Amino acid sequence: MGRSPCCEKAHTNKGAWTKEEDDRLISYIRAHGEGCWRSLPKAAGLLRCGKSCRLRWINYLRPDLKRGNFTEEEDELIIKLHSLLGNKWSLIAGRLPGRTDNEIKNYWNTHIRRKLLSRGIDPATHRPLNDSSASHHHHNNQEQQQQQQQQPSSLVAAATTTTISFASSVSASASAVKQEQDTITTTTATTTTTTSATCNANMFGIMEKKNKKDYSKGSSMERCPDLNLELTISPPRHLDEPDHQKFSGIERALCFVCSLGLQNSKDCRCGFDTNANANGGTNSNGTTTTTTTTATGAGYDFLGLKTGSVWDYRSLEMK
DNA sequence: AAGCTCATCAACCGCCTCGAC
DNA sequence: TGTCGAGGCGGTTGATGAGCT
Repeated sequence: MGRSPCCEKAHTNKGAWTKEEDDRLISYIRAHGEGCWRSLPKAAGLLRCGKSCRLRWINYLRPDLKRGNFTEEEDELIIKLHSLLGNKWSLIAGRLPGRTDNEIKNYWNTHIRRKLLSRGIDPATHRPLNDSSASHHHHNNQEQQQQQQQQPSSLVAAATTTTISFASSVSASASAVKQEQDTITTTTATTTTTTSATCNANMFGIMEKKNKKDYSKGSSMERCPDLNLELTISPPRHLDEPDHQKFSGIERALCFVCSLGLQNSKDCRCGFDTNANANGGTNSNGTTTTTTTTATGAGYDFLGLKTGSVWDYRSLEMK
């Protein structure tokens, strides 16, 4: 019992799209919008499979696509996102405005893989190629997590913490912030060479439901074994951890609106005060901390990338 | 100039998930 | 609760062009 074909294959064109087909598809979508891909070909007078139309539109014809070479910043962002998400190309694409999953996937396979290899980094694990521990890292995962948890609180206190909050799914056209807001909390230990990221349940705000399932299976654990992706539900850290009270005002989670740099918006849910939260501060140890918000101005995003501008909210839109 | 190899990327295929019924 | 259809995703393929011999 095979699956019924998605379209009538006998009367559909395959292969490269012609200019005329492109024009037909563009004009149809301009007139009627996206949606119902199965019936679109017939309605648009195209001898194509609905999936093919969708792919052509998403990967090539969409007006908001950014054409041209990837920038160095995009490269680094892709690498970081890949280390976090693995081959979740659509999720990675969701963080890169104007780029498609297919484009990023191709770019990864043709450029970035080689780039990482030339740096001596395994593109699959993001670990040094000669890192013998990488192969059995998976087995030592629990042990490592325990070690991380046993870190002295002084080390934790010296860590630079980034807390960013954003909606899991935001319509590019909608100005209203969704009820559901998710929080990503990444903690980068500044006193060690390793980076540990503590991601609470809201980590999955950048993932769709099905990917939560994938990650619960541990696929990401194998790729990024130093990431603790276990699901936990807890109050905001600055509320229940003494160490973090020292950073109150710096570490507080930003609502999605504030993360876009719109602190004074009526949609703000966190009451972020720009004046009280300058970009950075000094903790009790005298260590300078950097507030890695996405407010306007230079800063660092939750991936540790330098940002000079407001997040493009389109990048947060899930496809 | 011809032939070959390699890189690139658009497009396809099959599977999965989700919502409707 | 199970089935079905549609949309979406990731892996793979194949056409094309560039570079080299």
